[in-house]
Amino acid sequence: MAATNEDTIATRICRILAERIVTGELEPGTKLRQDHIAEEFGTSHVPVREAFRRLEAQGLAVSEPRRGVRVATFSLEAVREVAEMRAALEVLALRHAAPHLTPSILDQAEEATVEADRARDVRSWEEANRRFHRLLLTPCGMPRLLAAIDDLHAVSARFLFATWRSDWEVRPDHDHRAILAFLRQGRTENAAAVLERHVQRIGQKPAKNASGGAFAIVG
Amino acid sequence: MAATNEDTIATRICRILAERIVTGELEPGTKLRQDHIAEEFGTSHVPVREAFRRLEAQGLAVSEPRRGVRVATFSLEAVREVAEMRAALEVLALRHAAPHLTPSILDQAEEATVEADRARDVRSWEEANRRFHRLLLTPCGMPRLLAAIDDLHAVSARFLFATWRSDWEVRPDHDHRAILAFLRQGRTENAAAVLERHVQRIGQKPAKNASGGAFAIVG
DNA sequence: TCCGCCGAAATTATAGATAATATTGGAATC
DNA sequence: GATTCCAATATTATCTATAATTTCGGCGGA
Repeated sequence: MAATNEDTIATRICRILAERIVTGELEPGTKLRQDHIAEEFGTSHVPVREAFRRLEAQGLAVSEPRRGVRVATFSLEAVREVAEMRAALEVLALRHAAPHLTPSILDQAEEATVEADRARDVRSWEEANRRFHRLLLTPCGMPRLLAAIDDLHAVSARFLFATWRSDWEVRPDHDHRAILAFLRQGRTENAAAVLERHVQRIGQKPAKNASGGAFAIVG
Repeated sequence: MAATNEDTIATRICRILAERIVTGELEPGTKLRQDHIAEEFGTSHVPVREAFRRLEAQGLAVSEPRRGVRVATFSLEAVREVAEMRAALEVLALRHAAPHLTPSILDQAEEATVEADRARDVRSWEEANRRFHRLLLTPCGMPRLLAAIDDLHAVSARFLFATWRSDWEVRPDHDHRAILAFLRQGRTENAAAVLERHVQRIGQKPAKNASGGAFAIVG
């Protein structure tokens, strides 16, 4: 059994809606109508409302009382804000995780990097990239910090998918490799510095891919 | 009319419960029973459940599916974690806010410091302290960052109230004054450095007040 | 005396129904 | 022809009721 037994209905609805918002299937500003969603999932609207509250907390939806819930919009400024928050928090997490990083973990992170470089589409690149970050940060043992970073990752991924809808080009990720190299040498501060720059690249204008007003998102 | 017209019932319940949890009126681990709370507020349990979801997101309550919601417990480790997150995020906010700080704002922050030094009880000290931080950080213009800091502040305040239940001694806050002095000179990085140390004092053992296993919380 | 089992009570989670509010379209007026 | 007002509609926020799950007490057996 894998898909059927999700803890609570609200949890499942929240997860699925979050995925739709992040991947761009639900566009910014779209109205989320509780009765329609309830009907789609074959439930009443009560769990739907609970799911809304969670999406709101994650910054994926905004709710105006008596006027409904909408998919959150995002500006270039919001992208930068999230990038800076991620940079600050991931550096903090890495500093605490570094002492607990084993060669095995670093090897797995390297595998994730290789997989990201081989990715043929945004979706699989994002998954590998996220795995890389998670592998390095989880050993910090700070659950609240990790949860906050996860939420920011979701928002970042949203920007990522919005920018690179279909055209995705493979680029080897030098930052990831540099971070791993420093960590293998025990040079945590150097690794943290690279990570900080790396994450802040989110929201920067692309170097060459200047078609339209699109902006590049990595990290 | 001030108290009657709160946007939505769920919002009001959430705010009041949050206050009770933060001040310690509701102790860690206490079961939050939706029907009882609904009865107290004269509503059904549906808005209560929505309030629970928000409290959960703020880290003030934890919910186990089908087993109810409890006031979140906190360990010394959790205190340190929140302190470090606050340090990282407040430094980030201060760096962005610094260019927009006016003499008027700095004067108001100084007033808040004076007021904190004069505070006769924890409650009013906390309020003045929070105002100090908010005044300096709000001009950064990063709403998501400020919201995250606010949530962390609430959790910090919880630890604060839990530690200093009744015995509160006045101590002039040198850190706040140093931060203001640096900001007046335009030395943002020095101010940020002091702020970082300052916030991280949360969760450190007290210097002299070593009665029982209590730990000091400031910030 | 201690352990496990069973049943009643309490509590959560969901469904269906109702009241209040916002939105939309059209008609009347300027 | 444009604008404002009003009624019909759609949607949200809430309440009441029902089903399912957990907890807690006592009871019997080892």
